[in-house]
Amino acid sequence: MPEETKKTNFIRQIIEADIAAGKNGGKVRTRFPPEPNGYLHIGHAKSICLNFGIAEDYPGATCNLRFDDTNPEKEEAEYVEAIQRDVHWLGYDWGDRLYFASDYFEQLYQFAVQLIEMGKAFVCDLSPEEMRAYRGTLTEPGRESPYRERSVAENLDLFARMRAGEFPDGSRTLRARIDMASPNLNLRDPTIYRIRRGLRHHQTGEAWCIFPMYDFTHCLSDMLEGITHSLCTLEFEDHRPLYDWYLDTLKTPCHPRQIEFSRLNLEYTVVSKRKLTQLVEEGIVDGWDDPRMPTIAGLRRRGVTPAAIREFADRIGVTKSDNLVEMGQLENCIRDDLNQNAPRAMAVLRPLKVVLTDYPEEREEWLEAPLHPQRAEMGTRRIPFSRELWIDRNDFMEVAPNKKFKRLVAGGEVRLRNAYVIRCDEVIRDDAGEIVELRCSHDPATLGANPEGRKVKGVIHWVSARHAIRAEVRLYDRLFDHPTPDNARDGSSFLEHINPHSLEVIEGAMLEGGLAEAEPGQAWQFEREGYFCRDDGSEGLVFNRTITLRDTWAKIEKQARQA
RNA sequence: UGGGGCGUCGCCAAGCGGUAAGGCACUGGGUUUUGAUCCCAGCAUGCGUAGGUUCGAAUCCUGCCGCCCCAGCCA
Repeated sequence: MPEETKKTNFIRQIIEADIAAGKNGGKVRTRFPPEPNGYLHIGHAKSICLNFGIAEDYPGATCNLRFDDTNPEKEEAEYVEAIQRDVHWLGYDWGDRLYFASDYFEQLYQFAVQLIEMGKAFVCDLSPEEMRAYRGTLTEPGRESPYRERSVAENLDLFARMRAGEFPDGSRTLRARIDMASPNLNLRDPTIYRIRRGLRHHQTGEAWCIFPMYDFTHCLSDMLEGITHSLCTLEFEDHRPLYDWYLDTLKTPCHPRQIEFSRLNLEYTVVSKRKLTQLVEEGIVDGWDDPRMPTIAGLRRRGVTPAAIREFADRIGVTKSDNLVEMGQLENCIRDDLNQNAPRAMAVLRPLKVVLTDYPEEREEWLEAPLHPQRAEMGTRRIPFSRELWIDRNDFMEVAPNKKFKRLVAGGEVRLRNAYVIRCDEVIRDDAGEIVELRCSHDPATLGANPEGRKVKGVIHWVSARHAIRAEVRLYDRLFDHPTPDNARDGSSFLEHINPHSLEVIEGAMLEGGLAEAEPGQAWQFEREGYFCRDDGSEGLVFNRTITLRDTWAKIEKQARQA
């Protein structure tokens, strides 16, 4: 990475200061700790790039992948698989450091026993409702549980019997004995273990019927893995005193530092797991990998590249401020990457026939065109030219709407990209008055040369009708029509802000022949249209539009309409 | 009204007491067989606000205002 573009943020500064001070023996160890209860999304990508990015950039630093799987009610093995696939796809590798919090269940149990022995934890028989009542409120202190003074021996016995499955769900918990009057609610004797019997955990099966809570599990898992910097989002700031309390009380050999940063908010999207699940379950989208989803799997299927996502993460930075990032920011990263790397091809989305009356019926020419206008090393492709062609309906208007219009008009000339200049001599209509064909003539002197004595401003794309291949093309737009669908000022539900035009399917697009062999996931630029990639998983030839090209003309038109 | 955070250009974000980086967006201009790309130029006398400290403040101090998070046996 060139020095002038070196990533920096307040977390990296802390890490650099720690390295300079010789803390943690100079080691840097981070972790990415998803709960396997859904698919990873763009917000996770920010955290992945932060944690794994740090591991990449500091000598000897590592980043673990750890599944925070302490709640079997919500978790599934399917998600464990998907998450690993997505992190790998983003280009990161955890080597042999794949962990599960559930790997530590026995050790965590022993830590809990230790807490009991120290008089720092007790078995509580309060029901969930009672516990809530005892907790107090934001402004009033809580009351101590009547079970708080149980003897160590009784607590030990009861806790062992909780583990043995003697008590029903919800009947008892193990709680830390801290301070019911703390202004920080997290310290009002928080729950350490709850009972959940008869569940099958995706990793531990039926070995356990008590499960440790996040706060207890996370700090100790970090400690056991020798994590130095435990990065999480802002809502856990209030949990840090508890994170520290467990480690301090248990006098652990090391004490990771928790640092919080703000989560990503992206315009025109939702990222909460509950809402994404709802979109999938209610059939509003096709699945977790629907190209309109903000999931990693959706972005991948859409044709977004790992490089674009990583660049996006770099550009948005890492801070503690609440933020709402414009969609344009992501889109720009996608365009930048694809513009540089996607080979070009021509594809006509809304075909209109052009017949070159002065071009012999049987003749065909194979023209050479660069695969990339700025990168000659990518080579060239050969494209057939013949009497009958397809052009896009949007590239023809019988009469120019204004002086800026530079596409084809009746009686006018236009350049066919990579080929000749043609003139429209006649417009053919069907009985309904619909334009069905253009009769044109071509100027043979304009292949690879400018026309003599006149300027032809417009360039349009085309394909040879005889050689074209037919494909389905799916045009995607944002899923929501409101910048903050989950938080609209009028109290409406995010479901009321679904964009009804988020998907347009074009059945009969006409493509350059070479696209028949397109590999799923390989990005192409369809010149003057946008970036596309073949859909993974569809029968036949189906292309997804990743993103349009920047469209200055559309902007001019819009401004003209508003004026 | 308790506790924890955050407020620098439309959006993101540098800045860490020496006189407001950068990206995106936007506006003008140039190149171009993609209205793409690329190139050039412009875009915060101002850092939520009011005071204070200082030769000097976005940076330090105090008050005020605004926004976010917390009362799961979720993470």
